[in-house]
Amino acid sequence: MVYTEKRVENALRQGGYKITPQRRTVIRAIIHSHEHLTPAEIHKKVCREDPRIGLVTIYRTLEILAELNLICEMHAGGNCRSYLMRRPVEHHHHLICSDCGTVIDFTDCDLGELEKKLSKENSFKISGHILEFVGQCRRCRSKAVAG
Amino acid sequence: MVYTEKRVENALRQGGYKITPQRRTVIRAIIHSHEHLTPAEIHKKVCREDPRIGLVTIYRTLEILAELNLICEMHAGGNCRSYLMRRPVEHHHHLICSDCGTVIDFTDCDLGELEKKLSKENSFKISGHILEFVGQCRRCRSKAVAG
DNA sequence: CTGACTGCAAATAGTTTGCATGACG
DNA sequence: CGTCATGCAAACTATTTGCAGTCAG
Repeated sequence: MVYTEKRVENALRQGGYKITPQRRTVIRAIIHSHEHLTPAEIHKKVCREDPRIGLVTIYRTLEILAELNLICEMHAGGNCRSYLMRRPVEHHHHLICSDCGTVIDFTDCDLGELEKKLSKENSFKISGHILEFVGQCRRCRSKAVAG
Repeated sequence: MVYTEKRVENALRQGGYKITPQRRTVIRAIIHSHEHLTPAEIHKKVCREDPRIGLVTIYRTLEILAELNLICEMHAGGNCRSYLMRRPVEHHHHLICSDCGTVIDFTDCDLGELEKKLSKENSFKISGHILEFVGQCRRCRSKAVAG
């Protein structure tokens, strides 16, 4: 189960934000893509629908969506920030191909025990975690062997 | 066990890089700090020893150290890049306080089973992972309660 | 209607690159 | 001594901010 346009709009409204055509377009762009997108990539997509939307609006919308926990930020390698629509309730993690950048999500991470232990040992109140595996996907592996 | 200045210098030499006073200073700065440092922070530290060292040199040195796997990059929250001297052999992970930024390392993560499973299911050749817990440390918790 | 939202341009921050000079090995 | 490293300045990229006009509710 994934957020729909309606759901996201409701969340915005409940957060006290207005629904504008620009925001709709940004939301649609993120929902319809199942890859992680950088702000610039989102802007490009959005511009296909309406070229008058500025990059600034993308940033501002992403900020709101992140604040409302509707999208999740990704941290792969050197350069930062790309976003994906979050799946409600179940949080997920990433498997990233270091060659082509493909991202595969997975949900079962079972870090509960470790989290409890760390929490106890360090008197931390743990609120979340980032878990990302990095490697080579099938295609890039075979390419590497072939070429 | 942690890298010493000598060890790092040897690794540089073996990698075909020269040992310069600037690089020594940068290495010393990173080794002697047990916190994660951004390039800018490293530069500030380094400048106390020798104000003539440029920020550019920091970046170039960090690039080399990262390439040789002597330092590790950190990915916490929004803004990126901070570095810490890596412990040889045993890789480690981070427990980060979202309030004050304190970083605690831990080593036992036991992701082997999950890694095997993901690897098999997705035909990935997994080469590493990022695991970071985010939360509130003891001090910030009590502060939050008090204030 | 009115405050929130938008787009533009300009500011800012972080990082990279070109080039002449300097120093390690 | 040759080659790699440094420092400066400038280029670039990503992101943020100020402001006047516009629009959702």
